[in-house]
Amino acid sequence: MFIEIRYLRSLQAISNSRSLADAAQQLHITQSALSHQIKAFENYFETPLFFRGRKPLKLTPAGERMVSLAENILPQIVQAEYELKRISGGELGRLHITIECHACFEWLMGTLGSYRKNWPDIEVDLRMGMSFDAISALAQGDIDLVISSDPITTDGICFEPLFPYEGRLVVDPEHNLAGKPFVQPSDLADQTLITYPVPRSKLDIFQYFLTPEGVEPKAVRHAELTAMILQLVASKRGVAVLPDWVLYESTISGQLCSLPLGEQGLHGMLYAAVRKSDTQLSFIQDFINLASLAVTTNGMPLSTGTQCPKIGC
Amino acid sequence: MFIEIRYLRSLQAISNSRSLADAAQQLHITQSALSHQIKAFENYFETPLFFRGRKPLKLTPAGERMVSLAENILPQIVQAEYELKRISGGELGRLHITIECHACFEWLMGTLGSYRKNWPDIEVDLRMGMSFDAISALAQGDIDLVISSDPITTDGICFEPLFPYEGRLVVDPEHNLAGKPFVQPSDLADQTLITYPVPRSKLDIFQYFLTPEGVEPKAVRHAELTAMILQLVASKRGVAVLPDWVLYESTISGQLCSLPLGEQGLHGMLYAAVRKSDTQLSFIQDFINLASLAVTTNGMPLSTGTQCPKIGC
DNA sequence: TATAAACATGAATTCTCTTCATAATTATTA
DNA sequence: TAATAATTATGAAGAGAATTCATGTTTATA
Repeated sequence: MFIEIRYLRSLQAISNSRSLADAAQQLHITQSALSHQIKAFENYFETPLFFRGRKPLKLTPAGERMVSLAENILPQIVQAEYELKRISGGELGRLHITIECHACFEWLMGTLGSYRKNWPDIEVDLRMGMSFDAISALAQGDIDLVISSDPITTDGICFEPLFPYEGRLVVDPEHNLAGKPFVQPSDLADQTLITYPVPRSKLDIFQYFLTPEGVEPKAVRHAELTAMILQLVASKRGVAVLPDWVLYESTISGQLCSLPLGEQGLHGMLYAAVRKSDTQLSFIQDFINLASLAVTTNGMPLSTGTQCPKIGC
Repeated sequence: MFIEIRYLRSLQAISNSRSLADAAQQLHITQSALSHQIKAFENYFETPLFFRGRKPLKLTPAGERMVSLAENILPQIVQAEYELKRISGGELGRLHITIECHACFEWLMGTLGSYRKNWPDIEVDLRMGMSFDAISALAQGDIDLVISSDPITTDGICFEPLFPYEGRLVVDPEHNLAGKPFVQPSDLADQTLITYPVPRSKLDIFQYFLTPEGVEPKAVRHAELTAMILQLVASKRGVAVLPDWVLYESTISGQLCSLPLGEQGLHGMLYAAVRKSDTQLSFIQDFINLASLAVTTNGMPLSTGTQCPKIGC
């Protein structure tokens, strides 16, 4: 491969000049340099590029072929350089998000809607229920942001807090637990528990509430969608544990009741995990900012992540 | 403009390698060279091209953008280089022909038919009746070959003889000149002469026969097509002067008669004019060879150009 | 934790491109 | 047509950039 960008630029300049000397001036090189350059090219391909000694400089077919190549290629390169500059400036980029927590889908759609308006040139994508480990996929560069309630200190990964949440038991208003101030692990031993179809290790209710006490529900059923879980609970097919932001609408309308898990309640924090190298990108920061304000009560943010510590940053 | 072909090749190699070292090997440079190269690129665009320290090497979006650029551009360059080599090898080229002599159209179409089979990758084009000077257009590179009976010694232009021809007077079989052994200038003073619509200086009949004797035909009419001229003569609307190769068919079938102009006849030679720089190209030589054999009588070439001198070569 | 693999870095070298000065060629003008 | 101007070509020297070499640093794997 002999052709270089330089030759393309030279041929293009020559094609709209009356002489080599003119073209050289356009290119900000000496006439000699251009002459050497063209000669090297002609020697390599063993064909002249222009007719010598003609008043208006005229390209040979070989020269014209090079010009057409230049006219194809140079604009593509200009465009690519422009995009690279925009990538480095954080105007253009990719935000592939994975959510480990199913219930996050509820607020994330709203957040993404307004985010897309702010960042029309960021390629946003969302993938749920990944089979592989989301955090290592993040580290590998397969995805760019993970919404997780389970910060695992990982090299090169930073967990930015979004907002705290409380996992609450959801029951139908006529359920015998409905009136209680809080629920104890043993209360669930004779209940059907409805969960998202994920490993128990990913479910706070098992990891922090039931398993430590050795309690096993009467039955465990799965549902993929939050709306479906709520409907199943409302129709008395079982109880569920969901984060408070999901329950706000259902409970104030009296369709469902929720109560804390244990006297203290089961509290957690939602994080956005990103690569450390991406934390300074404004389109990442803005997403985190928008996400931290996503869940509101009466128009006020439930809480902002700024009150809580970052992890691994 | 910072991007160079080299970077495109490097990025492409990196994208199908498991490590920089592998890619460097593919590229036949050292790992160090590639590392320097990538670093320079990343410094310029202020954005990384791949994630460091990950087991399977992974490109950043910026890196992927470069790979897609490379995949667009490199094949185009390979193709262009291939075509340039073919141009210099004389396999690929352009043969734009201009005919100064209208009657040449008759045999040229046949010649071009077989020529195209021999040279499928030569871009053949034919232009008749140019307003400008064909020979200087040839010198300028606007066209590549001129069929002419009028060799003008011109710098850089070579006239290769094709075949001799005789300009003969064509009359209908019942014309009063039909039986004569030859025609004299004065015989035409009371005739209507039908010619191609070109300046008299381009017509042998005026330049070499009538004008030197101060004879003017009774009338001059024009017709663009040879077939039309023959038809006009056959229907007794006038007489014409045409080269012998046009008349062969019509005269043997007895539809028309032809007779020499003057006792010696009016003889000329047809030439193919080409740029000296093109004379060695085999697709040019082959065209000239085919053209010189174009006009035959009883399957034998009327005469070949090899018996006659080249001019200006 | 040790060892291997992968990547980064600085200095020296090699190579290529450009410039400078000037020659040779071609076009224009008196 | 000679003379002048314009254009292109060329050789040598200089500048600049890419590569290599040798080695350091970091990251992964046994």
